[in-house]
Amino acid sequence: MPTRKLEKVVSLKDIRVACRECSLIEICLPVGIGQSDLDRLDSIIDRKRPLPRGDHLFRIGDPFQCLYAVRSGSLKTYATSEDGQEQVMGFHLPGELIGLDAIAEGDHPLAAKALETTSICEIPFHDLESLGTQLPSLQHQLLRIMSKEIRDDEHNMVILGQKSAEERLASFLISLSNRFIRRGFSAHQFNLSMSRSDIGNYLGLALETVSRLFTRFQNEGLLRVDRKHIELIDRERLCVFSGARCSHGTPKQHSQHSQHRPSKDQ
Amino acid sequence: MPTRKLEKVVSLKDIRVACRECSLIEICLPVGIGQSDLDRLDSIIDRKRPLPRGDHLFRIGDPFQCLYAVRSGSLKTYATSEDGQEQVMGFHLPGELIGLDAIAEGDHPLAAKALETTSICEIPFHDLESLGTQLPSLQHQLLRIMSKEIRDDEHNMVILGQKSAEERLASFLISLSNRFIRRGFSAHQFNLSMSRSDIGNYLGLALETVSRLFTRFQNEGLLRVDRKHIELIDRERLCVFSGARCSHGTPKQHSQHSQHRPSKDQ
DNA sequence: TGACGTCATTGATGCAGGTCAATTGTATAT
DNA sequence: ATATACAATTGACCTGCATCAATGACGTCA
Repeated sequence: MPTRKLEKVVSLKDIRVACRECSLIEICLPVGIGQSDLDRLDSIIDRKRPLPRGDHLFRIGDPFQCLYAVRSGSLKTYATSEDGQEQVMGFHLPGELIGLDAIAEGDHPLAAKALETTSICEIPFHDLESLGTQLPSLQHQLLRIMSKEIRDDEHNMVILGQKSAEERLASFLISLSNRFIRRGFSAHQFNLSMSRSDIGNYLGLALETVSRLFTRFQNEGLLRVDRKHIELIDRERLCVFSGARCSHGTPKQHSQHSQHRPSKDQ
Repeated sequence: MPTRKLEKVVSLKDIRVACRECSLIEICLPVGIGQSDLDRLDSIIDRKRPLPRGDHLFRIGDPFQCLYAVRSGSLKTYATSEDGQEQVMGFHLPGELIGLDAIAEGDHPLAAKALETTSICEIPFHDLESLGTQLPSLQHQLLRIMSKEIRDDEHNMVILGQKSAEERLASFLISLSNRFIRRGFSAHQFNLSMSRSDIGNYLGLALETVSRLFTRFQNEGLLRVDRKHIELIDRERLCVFSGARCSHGTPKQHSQHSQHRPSKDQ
């Protein structure tokens, strides 16, 4: 639940919002779907009532029937190892598709749980697929989205594989910020809907480490933390801390390539 | 280059092997493609001459034109961070598809380099996609394969996120062994085509750690190592060490949960 | 308003595994 | 054979982060 830049009130009443009117359409299906086709897509989509915080959208091993698109709120997906402890695999914001990993085997390898009150579009996969055979551009979009997912997962592997705790948390915050931007929310202020423990788990860190880093970042003037609320004060420098080209994001394109050594410009 | 169980000689001469005659077809495209459709698929596939060890199939940023299927040999894919160091993202065996992460953005986010002499099927994506619009089962397969890739990446995140060095290497070996089994190779003996450094990088470990673990595993009678050659002596126990339900693979299901503390049984 | 549970913060301590370094083994070229 | 280059092993040391533990802050319910 980031702070809204524009007031886009989502009434809990009008569950029935057509895809063509949905403000998330360009995130959901970035390009290539015509208006008339959009109506056909809309016709197969089911919009359920909002999921309260803590409820599961699906659990591990549930049979795969539908893909889900987040309309508002947020969720986490997680696996559990045999000894019962969970591994958070991702956080999912409005406009994102969940369940792509279930297509292959016919059941969900992960569980999805609402981190706050969350509304969802339910997309029966069978219908989507047969609609896809009629609409090549939809089919193409689907492949693109899955490809993007793979790319994102690879990015996460880099973070888990070779970044320090500091770099991980910085990357995480920048990444969140970037995703909020795309959704029209503020890049510099947002609320974390997940706990420190979830963040730590997701980043492969202990929750204490996450907490310590937040205070460290705050002391260094990079951001301000108040409980769940985060304000990025020096996004620039946080990027440097994350040890990555923070490509997309705030419109600041001083063409500053050619200086890959961070060169402590702090 | 695992040791062959069945003698399936692949002559370097007959580059032209139809999909329908390819022994990898059930790995490449597990189910659902009819014989006649297979010929149509075959017609768009290009088979180049083998790639020598060390050569790149593609590099980071190369424009995306084709997917690639490994026919023989093996490759690694890797990213490089701004400071030039590489992160190995995966190792790719015969029957596996490479390049799925490039569909979304139109360029390859990773580089792919042959670990040994390797032959490849080149599949122009544009052709594949338009063939897909005519063959729903092909389309479906493509989605399944991508979904599987996502699931595998998630599995890797678990490994990098919360497993110990020992568990990581054990998981890696078991996973390799499982993949060899599917390809008709020996489950208990194989050659690693990648260096210790590649393995370490892939698993988020220092190469020294990998080396130490190999000797430790050997001392504990789990396996035998000779340079690149690995012989799994006690696959059973290696599974336990990996701390995971080693589902697919050799049939063994002692249900021994409830002892998550390693309890130094060494 | 107080009691309780959950989440977050902060401190103290220990260890797994990274880093540095030296040595050996293997492969290629000369 | 010898030289060169690189891959792998092994040892010694050190540090980043996990772990354990105590305390504080907040929300909820009676």
